[in-house]
Amino acid sequence: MEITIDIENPIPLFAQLMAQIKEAVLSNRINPGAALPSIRQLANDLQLNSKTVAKAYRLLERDSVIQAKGYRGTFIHPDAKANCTVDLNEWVVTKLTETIAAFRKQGVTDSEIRIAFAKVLHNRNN
Amino acid sequence: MEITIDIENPIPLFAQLMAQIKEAVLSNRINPGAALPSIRQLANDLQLNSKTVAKAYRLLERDSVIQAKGYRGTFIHPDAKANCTVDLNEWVVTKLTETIAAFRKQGVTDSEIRIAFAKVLHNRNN
DNA sequence: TATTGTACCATTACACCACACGGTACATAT
DNA sequence: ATATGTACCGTGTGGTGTAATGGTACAATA
Repeated sequence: MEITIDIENPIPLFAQLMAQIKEAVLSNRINPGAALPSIRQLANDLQLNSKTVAKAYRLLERDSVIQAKGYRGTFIHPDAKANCTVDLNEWVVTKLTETIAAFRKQGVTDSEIRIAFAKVLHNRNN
Repeated sequence: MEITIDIENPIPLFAQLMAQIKEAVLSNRINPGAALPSIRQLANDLQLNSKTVAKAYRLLERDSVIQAKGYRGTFIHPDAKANCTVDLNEWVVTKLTETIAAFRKQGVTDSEIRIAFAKVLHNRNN
């Protein structure tokens, strides 16, 4: 695992970590089932806060790129290669673009859209 | 036109103004076709900045509650009563609620939704 | 000439959020 | 005991948006 984190890079640290792990999977430098360093270990190696690494791991697991097996450590997901290319974020952007375009077409102000968005997002109950 | 603006009220001043004009229309205290005070006049009466009043007028005209006739002044829209009850904002909230609920169901983080939203809204071209 | 709505330039105060950091604690495994 | 992922409390910085303020200017009307 050769991972490099650049603090000067405007891309968030946890995002850099995620990208490099995904890239390692796609380029076969790390295979499904292989064990990853523990959160604390990796944080220490890269001089990062363990929370930052934990965040990257949490998101990678949600995307089924890795699998956290509790006390036994974290491993590359069996279908990691396939799930690496699936960009959940891209889908969100596309969907939001359509929705916002519809709003604007009706003359809704960007400011109003923001207010409504903040209001809706604040309610965790649907 | 009896309008009262409360600076202590957390509701934005322009929103208070809009609400009171709409309320005056719905309660028949002001009728379609009637002339409204000029922006500068009303701003002076209510001790508000003319920009604040202009903002309220602009939004009310978009909602077809009032009609700005340039140099001749501003008037209540013929269909004002009907358009006062049509809440464009409610439609936006409903649509956004559906969209965001779909995102959350897929495990998308609120933080990710916010980032994507800001990104999309920033692009004025669709 | 004075007034109309409207469009620019700007600043101030306030609030929210992302990001990263630090510390602590937990149940469960080896 | 040690290490695992995970969860909670918190702090600070920087970016960004709203709301409201001020000033200036425009073309078109009465």
